[in-house]
Amino acid sequence: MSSAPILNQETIKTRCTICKIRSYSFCRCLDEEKLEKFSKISSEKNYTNKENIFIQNDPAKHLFNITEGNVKIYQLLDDGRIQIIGFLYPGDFFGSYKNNKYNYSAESIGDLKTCVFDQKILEQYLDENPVLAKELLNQTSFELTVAQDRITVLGKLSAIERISTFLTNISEQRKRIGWQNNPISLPMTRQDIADYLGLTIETVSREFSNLKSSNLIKVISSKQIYLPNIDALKKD
Amino acid sequence: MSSAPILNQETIKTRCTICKIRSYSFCRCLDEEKLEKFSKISSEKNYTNKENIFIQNDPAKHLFNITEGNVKIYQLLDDGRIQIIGFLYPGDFFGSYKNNKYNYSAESIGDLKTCVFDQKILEQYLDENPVLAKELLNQTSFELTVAQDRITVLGKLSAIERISTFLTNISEQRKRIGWQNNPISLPMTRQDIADYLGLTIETVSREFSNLKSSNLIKVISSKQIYLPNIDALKKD
DNA sequence: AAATTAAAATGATCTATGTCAATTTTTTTT
DNA sequence: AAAAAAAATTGACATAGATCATTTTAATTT
Repeated sequence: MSSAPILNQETIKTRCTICKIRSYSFCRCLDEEKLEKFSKISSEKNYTNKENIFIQNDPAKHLFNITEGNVKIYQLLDDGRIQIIGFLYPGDFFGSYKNNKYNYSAESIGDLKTCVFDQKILEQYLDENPVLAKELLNQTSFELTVAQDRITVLGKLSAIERISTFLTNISEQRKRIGWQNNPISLPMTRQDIADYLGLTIETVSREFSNLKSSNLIKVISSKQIYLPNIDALKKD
Repeated sequence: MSSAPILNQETIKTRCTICKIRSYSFCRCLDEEKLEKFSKISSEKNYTNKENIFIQNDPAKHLFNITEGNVKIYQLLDDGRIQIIGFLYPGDFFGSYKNNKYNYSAESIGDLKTCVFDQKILEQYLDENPVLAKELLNQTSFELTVAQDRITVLGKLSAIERISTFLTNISEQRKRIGWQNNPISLPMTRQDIADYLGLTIETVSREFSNLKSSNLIKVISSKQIYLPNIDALKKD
């Protein structure tokens, strides 16, 4: 009770200053001073597995940043068909909208910690902090290129090519945020992978088996995959 | 020679002040005064049909804004397969990059007029004009939602659904930039439509014929399509 | 306006991936 | 650790859309 740590008065410890993923996130552009105010316009919100964070077409009041765990964002069609737009990782920013409505639904995969912003308040903060606006622009531009690459994957690649690309992309994504890039872990189910790649679960399962028999992957457990030859995997 | 128009000294006519598509473009957020400097950091560049504006993986030195005409942006795979990422219209901004390399190739469709920015100079200008940074962020976020919608089209929709969506989207796009939304004109070829929708030209052609016989489209000429029942078209 | 070339449409057939059904493996609960 | 439930795999078969070939229509060039 009485053993509270003595804080250095010059560097006040806010949620942001102790945030582990800050160097991979858009807030990395803020200095200590700005970060103090910034930490006041955000709050922490946590979720357990498979919770809805928001639903497509809900009024888009908040924006989110992942500090721990994974999120899947997806669109549902009228007849129940689902397309997973992306699997998100720590440092990823989400909540994009069109006409003030979320453009997709978001759901936690496993335990999740997020940093939440009120959309209007963040917008005001951007006016006063053009560095952050520019950083967000850079990150959004990058996300746009990722989405464009996915258009090519879904428009032109075969089932086996889609899965190979998926696995090597995850490996590179992990590298980017400083995790070991091999073996990779797949936090999502085979059904999720199918819905992400525009395939059926059966096709995904079959192609995993094919990659296994041609020794391009080694299935440690269904969610832990070792890639013995990443370059060869990239080629098909 | 001697009949040059007398300019009002208070409102100097720059390329930007007389630009017809400014109200649909990201530069609409600038006032007269800022616009004067802004017009100095851009220049005009025109193209005729099928010219390369840039090639994927070229060093991304410039950014472009369409003032007149259309552009197709596309990715090429090693084996020659092509995926068209988008058809762009007046007011659209393009030149997105990853690691300082263009993420796609860009080619003119018909006669084209663009406004060109040096990437570094524009970046500097953004530092001094946060409103423009915010406007660009908004536009890029919007483009991201468009790309996400396309992921769902390519991942989940059947051929006939893709084509119906394509036609109704063009109709809405035209409405947005103040053109008549029916009939629509298709500046691109059937092959381009196929490469945009992840289909073959034969399938596109067949489904156009199907839509024609079910009276959901009326082909005035192969590039002029009348949509007698847009709501019904949206449904399938 | 005839000739040439390019684009679009249509037909016949093939195939990659989907669908439906059953089995095996893994995870969770009792 | 046994039972139950969920996830993943495998097999048999169906089909949407691809491929290849030909014909028709439209756009350019001479």
